[in-house]
Amino acid sequence: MTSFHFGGLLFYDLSDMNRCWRIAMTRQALYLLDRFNHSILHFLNSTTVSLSHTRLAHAYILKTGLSNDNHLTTKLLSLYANNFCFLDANLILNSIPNPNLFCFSTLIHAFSKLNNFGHSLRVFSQMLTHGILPDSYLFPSVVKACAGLPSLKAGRQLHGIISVSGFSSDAFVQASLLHMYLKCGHLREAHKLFDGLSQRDMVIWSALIAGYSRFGCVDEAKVLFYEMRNAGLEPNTVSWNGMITGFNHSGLYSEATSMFQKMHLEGFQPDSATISSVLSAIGDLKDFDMGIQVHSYVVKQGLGPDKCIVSALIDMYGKCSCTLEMSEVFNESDQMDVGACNALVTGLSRNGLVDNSMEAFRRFKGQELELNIVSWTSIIACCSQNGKDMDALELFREMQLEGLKPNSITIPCLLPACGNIAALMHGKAAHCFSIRIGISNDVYVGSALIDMYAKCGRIELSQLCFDKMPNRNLVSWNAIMKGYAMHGKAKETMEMFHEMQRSGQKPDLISFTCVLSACSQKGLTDEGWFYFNSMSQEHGIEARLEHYACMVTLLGRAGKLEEAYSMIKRMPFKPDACVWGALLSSCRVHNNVGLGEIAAEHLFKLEPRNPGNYILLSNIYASKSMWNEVDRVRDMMNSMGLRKNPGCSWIEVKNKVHMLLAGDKLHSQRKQIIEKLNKLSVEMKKSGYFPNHNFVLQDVDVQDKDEILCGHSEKLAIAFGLLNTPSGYPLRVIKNLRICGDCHVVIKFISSFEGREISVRDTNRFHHFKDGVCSCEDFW
DNA sequence: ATAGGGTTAG
Repeated sequence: MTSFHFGGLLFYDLSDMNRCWRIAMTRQALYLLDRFNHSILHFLNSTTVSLSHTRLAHAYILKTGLSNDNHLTTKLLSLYANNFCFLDANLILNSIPNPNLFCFSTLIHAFSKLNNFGHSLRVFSQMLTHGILPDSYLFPSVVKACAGLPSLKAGRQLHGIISVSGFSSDAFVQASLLHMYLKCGHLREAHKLFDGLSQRDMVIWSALIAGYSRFGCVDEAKVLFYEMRNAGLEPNTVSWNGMITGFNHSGLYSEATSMFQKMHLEGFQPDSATISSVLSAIGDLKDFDMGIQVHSYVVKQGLGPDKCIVSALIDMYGKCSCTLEMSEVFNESDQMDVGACNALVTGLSRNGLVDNSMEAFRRFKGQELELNIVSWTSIIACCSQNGKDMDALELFREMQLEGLKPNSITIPCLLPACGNIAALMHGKAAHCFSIRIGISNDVYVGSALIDMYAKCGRIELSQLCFDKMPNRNLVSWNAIMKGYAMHGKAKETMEMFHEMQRSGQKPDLISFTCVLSACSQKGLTDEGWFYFNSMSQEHGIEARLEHYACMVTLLGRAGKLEEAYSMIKRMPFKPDACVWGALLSSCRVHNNVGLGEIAAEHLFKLEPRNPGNYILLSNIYASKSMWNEVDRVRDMMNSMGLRKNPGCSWIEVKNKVHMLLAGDKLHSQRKQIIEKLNKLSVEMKKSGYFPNHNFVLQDVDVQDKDEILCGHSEKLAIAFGLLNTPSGYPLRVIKNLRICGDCHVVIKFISSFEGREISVRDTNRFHHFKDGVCSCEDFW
């Protein structure tokens, strides 16, 4: 046992001394320090210095004027930084008259440890302005920060500095640069750098191989792998793992599993990282049989208790929809392991067992178990993917109260929830978070922000986020195109579609869905046909059902109903409910009874329990005053026990999302809302407006119809918004069904009468109302 | 006194 003297006392170990510190309290400790100030550095160097000790020592150093001692202050700086007290660390850094390389390095490393790469780079540039040059230890760290963001621009600048400062032959520096180029998606520059190296070690080879695998370049990765072996380097497990995880990452799951089999045949010993990766691939392939084989291999190898493997097994069975096997693995595991618990929460949610997932999470939270950021992210993702958007927001708040900080995965999991219910303020708060924690340049965060702002009606902010992204992928391009399409901006969607291709990004199935649906919002049939035909002819992508559905909508909305119907008859697949639904809703727009009945007949067979189809057909009949047929459809619905989905709208007022139901009789402000709507109705009638009774399904008398229209949830939400926000304040409403024609007219009137900008998002698209005009130009 | 590159749950 080591022992040492401090303050005239003999201590056996540091915890003993820590105890003494706690007992001694500040005065006693300061007294001891005073007498033996030469020992303070020794004490601060010990491994178990807590934050309170750091503060105590800091106080002492300030009091005694020792703060001029650069060694001491740098040590303090590092202690603060490693306790993630960046405010204190910065204060100290700024108080040092001539900070040196050590001071900056400490802070940069600490920021990088937390993945706060933006902050790392800021401190780095601060260091450069002090005229201090990095050493061979600092360069790899800063390059890694560029890769982590990722920022190709900063990475290239750094590469320049490295070249002129003569560090480019350092193996660590080289590997970090190579990794940076790969992370930024610049395979060619990475390979050029690789070619220029005189010495290549295992790490460099592995990095490049993993890079190629990650980008789905199977052949290049394999060639490199064999070249590496020809060069006399044996792959030690990391190279194999790099390939397997790389293939996984680019969605080449069968390549990943066959690589694992090869590795096994060649006699290499897989480690827990290998098994975890291959199990993840097996899960994505839903290859239950192979899963069982690897499971038994794991047991044979005695790797069963490995924590990573347990959660990978749970994950694999979850992906294979084998919830029974999944629970078995969990029940046999050490149930106090967070990894296993997280995998279970995700597995349950993935299989639609949302309530079980929530219940499991709550149970784990009640135990001694320390839930981590992955646990919270999993449950937040579960909620935002399953329509529990309010719960997702609430859990995010609860997580922060527990002292956990969101990261670059949490934010993109939360943002869809904000978008779904148009909680703009919550979305903006999440955006601020991402800037503060330095992840706003992350491509997943960026794409999720684009989507969130678009769904919240702020497409100009989507464009701003898009412009600011240092790196974009297919998802980012699709997100901005989907945003413009949703806002009915066909021109912008098409421009983006072409700009994407100019940038070298190839479109996929979703890109075409976006551009086709944009065309359908504006009735651009020629353009629609052009893109539809170019799919297979120019891009080698075969149109799927959803593209046919888009074309049916496009033709149908534009009034070319017969053309739409003949397209359905010609299509190479059996038309599904989406395709017939597109035809039926177009028939509703143009009130075409004949084709509407045909479409409805197919839909009643395909999805007999969807009330929406019956409502549409009945609307078509009602528009032609065919009340007997309306009754017949209503009787069909009644006999099957089906009811119209209740209309529901949301509006964010004072940072809170409010939900209003059609004909809501319980709302606390119901009286004021109805009064407001009645007043507006009087004004509207004065200006020559009459309610459009076509949009009322029932054959009731005129006054009742007026009342039913007044009860539409989007009108209630707008009245609620008018009552609870200052005049001139824009209103944003979302609705769970399509906006009704009468509401459309009324909202146009309100926008001019009240002088408000009003946007309404329905299931299909956005309507922006201003000065009595709607952005859809009444084509929808 | 600070500290380095490749693989690693959501």
